[in-house]
Amino acid sequence: MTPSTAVGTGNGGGAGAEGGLKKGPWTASEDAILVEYVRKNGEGNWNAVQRNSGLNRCGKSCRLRWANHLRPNLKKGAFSPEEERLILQLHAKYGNKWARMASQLPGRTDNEIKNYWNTRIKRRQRQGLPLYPHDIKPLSAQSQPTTPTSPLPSPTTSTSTPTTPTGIPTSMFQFHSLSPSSMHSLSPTPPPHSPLSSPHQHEPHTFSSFPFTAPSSFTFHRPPPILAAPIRFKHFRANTNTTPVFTHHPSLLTHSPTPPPPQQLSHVDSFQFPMTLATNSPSPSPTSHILQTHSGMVMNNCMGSLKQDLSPTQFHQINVPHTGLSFNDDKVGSAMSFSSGVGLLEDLLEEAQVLGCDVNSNAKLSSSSSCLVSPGEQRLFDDFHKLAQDSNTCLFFSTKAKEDGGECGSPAASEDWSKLLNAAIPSNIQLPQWYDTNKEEEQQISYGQTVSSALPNHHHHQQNQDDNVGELDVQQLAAFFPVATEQDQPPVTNNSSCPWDNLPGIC
DNA sequence: AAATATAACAACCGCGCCTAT
DNA sequence: TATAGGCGCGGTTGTTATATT
Repeated sequence: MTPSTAVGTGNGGGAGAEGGLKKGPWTASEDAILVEYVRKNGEGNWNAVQRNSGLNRCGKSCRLRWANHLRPNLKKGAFSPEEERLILQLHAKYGNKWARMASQLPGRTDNEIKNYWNTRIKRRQRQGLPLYPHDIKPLSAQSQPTTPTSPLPSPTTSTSTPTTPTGIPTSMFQFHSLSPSSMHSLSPTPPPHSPLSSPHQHEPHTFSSFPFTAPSSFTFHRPPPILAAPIRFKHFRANTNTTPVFTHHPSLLTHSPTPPPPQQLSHVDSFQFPMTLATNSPSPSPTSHILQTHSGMVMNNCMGSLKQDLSPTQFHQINVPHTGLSFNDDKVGSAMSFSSGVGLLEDLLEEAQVLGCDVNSNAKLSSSSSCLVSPGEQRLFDDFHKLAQDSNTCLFFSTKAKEDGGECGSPAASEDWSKLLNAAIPSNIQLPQWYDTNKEEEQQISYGQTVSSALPNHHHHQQNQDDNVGELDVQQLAAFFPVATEQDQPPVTNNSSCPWDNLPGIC
């Protein structure tokens, strides 16, 4: 439902006065109030919104409304091919860490990505297709799943190989036959620190194309991350016991006692797409398979997460005995037995490493906790406010979304997005992307200045808890996707954070 | 062409966890 | 240590678009 539709519904269904707090669809006036409040007071302290703004909404509701609908520069509309692919890559990397994924998809919210993904899951499951195209491999360390632990290193990888704190051991994605148009922004033109030069390269794997069929191909090695991983693993949960850390590391997957059918996962690293599901196992419940396979393990507790978090592909990869794929039970077992305690310890250790090896990053991180309001932002808010006063708040955003990001589906938009990636993702996030889409001067600021230098007005930023994460993630992504050349990007002179970084799905 | 079924999308809520105080 | 605030994610529901009959 779009804000505009919500407007029409007024209180709307589900709007209950539970505890006096309104629920359900937001009205335009409520939106305006909230926007105005944020404009004046900044984000955070959402519960105060109710007290101070007169909004009869709980803080959480306000936060969600802001983050998912009112926040400037939100993209609306369909995901562009680049975004879709990035989602695949990120999901392969992080699992169901929607917020993390959103942090690397400018203008997209975690909820949006989650919805997209769930839709995709349903569709592909119906079609009997693997979730991941064959050229995107959920790598091991991608301890996937979902896990509540995604940011954590899998025990397997974190302890035995140089890994990123995200548990991705010098992992890489390899893309083949990606059309320039679709991948140019992500093109691994190997920079000096390119992943291609990673000392920890795995043997290249080949994949056939998806969804593009351009003849060109390349092998994309994920580089050792610049900053390793987010320093804070805020959402590591102690109950990760419920989520086995399945790794899809080739080493775990390639020792198959029963070679898989050529057509399916003939090589774990390069399965065909569309991958035909095991003909002998008509889409059986992966869960049941796993239970059959590893009944002695913690599967019971795992399944809940697994069924949601592991893609069918992943399931197939795990589901060795039936698909012909196999993995080392010991490794898997150890991985699965990986418990929160161990994870935390390793987490800390890795964090310590990160801290120890990247002082600059820390400095940057420390500097990222300030909220900045630029003149441009102020003006943007003012503009919004004017519109809001006309009760067209929602329309405004809808329209604006189209103006800003709605064209993302077009080639031009793709290019813009690519530029955005190139310009913004690299080691320095300077401004929230929405700045550069609104006003030329913001754009100038975005690309040519750092926030701190351009926007000295630090205030109102109370929730920066995840700044680090977002920023580091972006940097990881930067390492992931070789970035723009100098001519494309004004030299960055400072490390500053974007005030909106901490919002889910902003940067 | 209309009615119905299905899929896709959008939005919201509840729960649990983490962090700061 | 207890508590409140904030956040992330899973799940659900409602709406819209598309396909089928």
